[in-house]
Amino acid sequence: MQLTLSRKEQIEQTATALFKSKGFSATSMRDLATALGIEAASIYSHIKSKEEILQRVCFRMANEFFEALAKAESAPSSATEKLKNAIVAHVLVLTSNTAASAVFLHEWRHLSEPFLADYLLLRDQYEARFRSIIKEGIANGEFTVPDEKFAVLTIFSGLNWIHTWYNPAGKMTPVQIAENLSAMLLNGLKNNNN
Amino acid sequence: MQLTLSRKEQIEQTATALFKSKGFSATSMRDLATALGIEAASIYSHIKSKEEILQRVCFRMANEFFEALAKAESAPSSATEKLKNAIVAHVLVLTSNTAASAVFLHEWRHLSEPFLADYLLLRDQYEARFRSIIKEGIANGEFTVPDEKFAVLTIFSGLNWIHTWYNPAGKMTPVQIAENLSAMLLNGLKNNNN
DNA sequence: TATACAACCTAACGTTCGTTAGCAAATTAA
DNA sequence: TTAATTTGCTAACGAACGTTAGGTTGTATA
Repeated sequence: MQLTLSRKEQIEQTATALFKSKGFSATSMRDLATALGIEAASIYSHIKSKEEILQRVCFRMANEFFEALAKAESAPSSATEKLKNAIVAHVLVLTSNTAASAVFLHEWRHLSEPFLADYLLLRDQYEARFRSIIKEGIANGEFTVPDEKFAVLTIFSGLNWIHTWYNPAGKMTPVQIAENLSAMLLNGLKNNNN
Repeated sequence: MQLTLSRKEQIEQTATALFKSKGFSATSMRDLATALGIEAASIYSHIKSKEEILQRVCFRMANEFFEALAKAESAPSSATEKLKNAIVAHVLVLTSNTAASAVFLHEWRHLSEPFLADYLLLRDQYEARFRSIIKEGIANGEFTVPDEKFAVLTIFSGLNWIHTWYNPAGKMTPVQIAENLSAMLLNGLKNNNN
């Protein structure tokens, strides 16, 4: 556990919080400087450009999601369990840093090429891993879904909204959230006991 | 059915498309003017400010959602049917204009006061209507959910992602999407027939 | 003690931004 | 035919933007 952040990391963290709350475009370098208590020009002793911050946040988060998914997939089990593990892994990354997650999920479109293309490729690869779990579940009868693309979209939409309301100081722990979400996505709202 | 749009409506429509694809802040009045084939200054013969466009889109969509929900709620039925009707109504509004929906859902934070406060109040009122349907379903045993706030959040996240992938020229009709979504949210992925 | 480096400063650059003023042409209504 | 309205133009405003240049200070290293 690193106790002290380098100045560059401090800048990135502060910028991420601003990007989440105001958006990338609406956050000026002068806003960021004010939040850091320095002048806007001083930031350029540490970073090359405003977009560099966005790039670093987006690709660092992409890495975290892939690593978490790899661990979740490693234990061979049923599609149901695989999906549940993948959902839990995804939620844990999301809740571990809601600001960076929000930027990763919503501000990526401000990346310039070739970063934008790289980002979209990674995202598609990530979603494909979920699709194949669902396909497996459909094939062996665990799941009943009209369309696996549709199912994946619904799962991700449920997951990727968490950062807007998750509060680390709230009642639910990340694991509880993940368990509830996967239960709801797998079983639905309906009471199936009667 | 109105066949010709007033110039003001054309501007609003073109702006909405740009706001969806680039975001409000990243869309300049000169971008909008270029898309319309006129000069930026000419736009001000029709509107007062850039934000006025955003305000009109946001509150017009809010109205549409409320009206659709009112109709869906009018027929007294079970909580399950009420919820399904409300979901269908919501999806139909979303798919009827994905650009305006995207702006409504994602660009509202660029509203200035007092419009921002008004918007947030409306949104909370709308969500409260869904919460009360869920509460009713929990109370009479139709639903089994750990937390109704959590359930509503998950429902909305599933619904409000549609605009990112829905294609009017695609295979699924809005009604089919709505039916599939409500089925998935109510019953989950799991095959409950065995 | 001398050197290097990290961190920040002031001043300013060229650009883009939303918007206004004032005017002209075309279309519609009286 | 005249008047009003709609729709657009050019030119320009002040402000904000991302960024660069060049210099100063304090701290850690040799």
